[in-house]
Amino acid sequence: MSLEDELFEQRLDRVAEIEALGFRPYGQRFDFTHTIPQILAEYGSHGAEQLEPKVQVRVAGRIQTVRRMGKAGFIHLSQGGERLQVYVRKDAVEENDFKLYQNLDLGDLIGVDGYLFRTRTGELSVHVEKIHFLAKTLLAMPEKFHGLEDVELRYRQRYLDLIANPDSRRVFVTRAAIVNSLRRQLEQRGFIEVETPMMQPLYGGATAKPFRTHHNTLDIDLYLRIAPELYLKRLIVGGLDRVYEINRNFRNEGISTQHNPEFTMLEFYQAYTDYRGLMDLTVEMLRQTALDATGGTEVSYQGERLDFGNVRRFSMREAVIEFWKGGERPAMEQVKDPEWLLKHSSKAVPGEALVEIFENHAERSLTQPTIIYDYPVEVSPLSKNKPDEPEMVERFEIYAAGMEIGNAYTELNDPLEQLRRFDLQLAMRERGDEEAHQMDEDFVRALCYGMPPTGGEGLGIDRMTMIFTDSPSIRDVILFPLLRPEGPIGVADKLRR
RNA sequence: GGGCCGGUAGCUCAGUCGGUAGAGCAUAUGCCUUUUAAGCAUAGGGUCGCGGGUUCGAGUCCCGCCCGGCUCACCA
Repeated sequence: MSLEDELFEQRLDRVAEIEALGFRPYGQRFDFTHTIPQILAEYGSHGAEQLEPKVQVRVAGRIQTVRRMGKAGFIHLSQGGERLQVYVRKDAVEENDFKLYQNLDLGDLIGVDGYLFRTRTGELSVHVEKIHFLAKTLLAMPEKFHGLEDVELRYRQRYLDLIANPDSRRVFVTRAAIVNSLRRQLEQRGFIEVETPMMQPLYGGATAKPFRTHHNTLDIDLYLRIAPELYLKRLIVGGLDRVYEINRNFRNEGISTQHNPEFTMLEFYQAYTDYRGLMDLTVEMLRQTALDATGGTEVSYQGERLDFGNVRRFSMREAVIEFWKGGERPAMEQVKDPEWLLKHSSKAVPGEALVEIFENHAERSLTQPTIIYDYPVEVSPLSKNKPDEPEMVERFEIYAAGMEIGNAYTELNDPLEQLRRFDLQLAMRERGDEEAHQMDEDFVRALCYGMPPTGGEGLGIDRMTMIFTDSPSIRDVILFPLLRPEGPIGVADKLRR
């Protein structure tokens, strides 16, 4: 018999023993007096004399380590990412409780009643008077010292990762703090949270390949949304002047350390402002989110210090000049000159050429949080033109750690111009560009009812979380990143035996 | 999709030139009433990712495939 089978059998036998002792192996409600983090916060600095008179506690946790010494032993219970030692001795508990203690395995969930004390080495511990059994583990826990290191196992069995690696838990707690911070900041400014379709008959709001699905009763093909944008702007038309949505987008494209097929975006739209207004808002929101997530505005990411208290701003053309790599730095007249742009790029259109040159020269240099503004119209089908320079649009992106973490613009609200942009996209589609926008006539109809001047923005929650948790891969900040299916697992057969 | 790296006990990892598959943790048994990566003794535990090939002999060399990581391309 393999070790794993042997262990499984042993533990199934132990379930029976636990029952024979009068305990339920998959127990009942447990009304604790404290969580482990609460005990550590409240009594962590109390000396032995301060624990008199006795402080009675009732706590639950998962068994992380056991050190048995004959008629006594120490157990570390873990809960909420922290651990508390409990001390069981034969003469302090009932006979059945001691027998139960002797049958405990690493990973079992138990509760204890007892009083707090300091051990000889000074560790705050619970002197156990009663043990409660809450749930049995049948499988072996990861190694106590190294934790679970195999990244594939960490992603596939995130529950084990969370049990074994406190740092992993911390990442997802911080992620929740980030989302919470953004929600609070938006709510304080009068935004309301909405939910728009994730299954859409037409996809739009971004340039990306979609996932397809099918509804049987209606017998229609649908797309998983690549962005909520066009629905959120319909709501602006409808007079919901400040809306936001935090949820998943789906893009049927590559997977990398910065891309997961489903990812979380915050999109928000504010009527009567423009991209300049959004820049100021964004700078403040990033500062506050950094503060809420990490406790400071300076964030350490992969050895670099990123200062979210000081977000730089460059126009795209300025950035090309500022971060020019190799050779002589160009002048502003050159960066504005269509012929110069085409000469320095593989693209056939000046606007696309500018973007390519920007990406080649500047993008990777944008380690510090930076706003890049004023984009060419060709790459921005939904943004409003600059009044004095119609080939450019009022748009900016936010970069940090060399990644794009946000995208914002003054929304195009002229239905005639929007129709023209859709027609341009259709022409690109006919030339074979799968990612070009589809025509969304209902959206154009909505604009025909009048949409107020509006600023809209999207922030990538996963990438922000990477930065604020110092995580090198997007998979480290997504609880269950997409992986290929793993094949036979074998637990069902073992349980049936 | 291309390139590079990896997959050996439940976990963390060694494995030399191709010659009987190892350690620590974990598990089992015994001893141990303030230990803390507890300790001591004994024992069990392997589809070396999968399938071919070369060879007297393959964890090791060759080919194909699967899974994962990094990276380039694409993308946010």
